[in-house]
Amino acid sequence: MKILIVEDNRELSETTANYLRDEGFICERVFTYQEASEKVHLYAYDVVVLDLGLPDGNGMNIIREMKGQRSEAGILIVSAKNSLDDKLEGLELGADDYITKPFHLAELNARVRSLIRRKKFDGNNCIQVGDLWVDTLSSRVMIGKQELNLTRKEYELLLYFLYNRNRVLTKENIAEHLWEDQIDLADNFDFIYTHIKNLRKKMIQAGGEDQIKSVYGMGYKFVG
Amino acid sequence: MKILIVEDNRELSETTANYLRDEGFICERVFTYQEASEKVHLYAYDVVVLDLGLPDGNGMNIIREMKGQRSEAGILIVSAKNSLDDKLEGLELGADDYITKPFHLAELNARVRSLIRRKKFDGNNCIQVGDLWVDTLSSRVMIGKQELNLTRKEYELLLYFLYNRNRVLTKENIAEHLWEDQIDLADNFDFIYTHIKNLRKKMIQAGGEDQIKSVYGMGYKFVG
DNA sequence: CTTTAAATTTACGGAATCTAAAAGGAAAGG
DNA sequence: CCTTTCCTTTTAGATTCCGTAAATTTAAAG
Repeated sequence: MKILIVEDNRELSETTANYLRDEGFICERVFTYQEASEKVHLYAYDVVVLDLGLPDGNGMNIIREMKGQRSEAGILIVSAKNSLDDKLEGLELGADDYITKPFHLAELNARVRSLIRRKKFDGNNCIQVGDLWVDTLSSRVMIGKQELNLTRKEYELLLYFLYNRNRVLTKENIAEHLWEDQIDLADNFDFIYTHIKNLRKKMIQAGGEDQIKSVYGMGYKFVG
Repeated sequence: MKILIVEDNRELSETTANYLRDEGFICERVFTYQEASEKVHLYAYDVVVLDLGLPDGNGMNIIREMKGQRSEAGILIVSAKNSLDDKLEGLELGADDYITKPFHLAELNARVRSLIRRKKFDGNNCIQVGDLWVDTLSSRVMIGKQELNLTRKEYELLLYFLYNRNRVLTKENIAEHLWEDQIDLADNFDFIYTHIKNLRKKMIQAGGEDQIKSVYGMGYKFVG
């Protein structure tokens, strides 16, 4: 589960990130409205922990931008105790929950988890990117009306791509993720070529265009 | 991964460097405050292993200088067992970890590695200079709303410039950094011209102005 | 000592060449 | 049937090469 922490106080941000990491989340941090805006446009997160009091722009705009692009991420607002109005406005704009500063890390954690739980029950074990549709419960993959028959490795590969879309994944990244520790990092990763190839073939056959972009010398990137 | 070892005890310094080299790091050594100061100003390191007890100046100043120039390097303090205060002051100034003398090389290695790991995921992985934006986690470069498609070398070159912005980098610096040890320093570095050229072209094409200034007879400087 | 001209060094741009990464096909292993 | 290995071919990128332009130094002349 991936969390974006938007908080200009670096120390607080780091403490929070470390805590949540210990809890098993993958955290990324940004400190400004600019950066946050870039990140939420480019990548997919499960939860965005958003401090409304950013120095270089109104955090509210982040919420607007996320809703504008139909982001699936849950939004947890962090606000100072006195700024009730902001909090309400945020919730109206579509944030999912709020917490006031100062807060206990345990409480933040609890809220993040409850937010994720709620999202899940809301029916979303599905990942949708364009006309690609994956139901992680039944492990079914659709492109438009076409069902894709993927092998286990292909499926895991696709999922890894979807979860990290628009990011360059090196062959090492992929190997580590799909083969965990049973892999010798000194190996050549030729077999990855084959899996990529087969996944591409199946997706194109089912009518999609090739969303797996090769980045020469670096790896692969799923665009969408 | 490049490490600078700041340690006045030559024997210890050499032992340390050799050990870390065996572990796959590229190590440089300096023995005085003066030298260390120059090195950290001129080059980008991933980690600086810093002995606080230098003869010709307080190692603390190195930390200040590094922070002053927004160095991205991780700082690992080495201190004598009794000098608790120094250690604390160092951490306050922004060092990332410490180890007390005498230490086992294996432990130093472990700490260096954990430091690198932390830096990688922890921090914010964005570098923003003007309307140029780089996300090092996904290897993505944007100029305004335009994405830049850089090759591996171009990307590394840009990153090196960004970490050392407003500083003149010689072709030797660049060669050392981008090609590490696999380069013959007696070579001509003509190919660097080409990479600079291509990077410039792509950045200008994407709407930026040329931020890479040539400094005749010296090298290049990224201004911004 | 200053100005000007030639020589030298350094940098730039385009294009050819070389090399290593990636794709494609096929088949062995499990 | 799925995964991995092993080929060959293709291609993107890295490097080299060459002609030219700009900056700097040296040399010569006023």
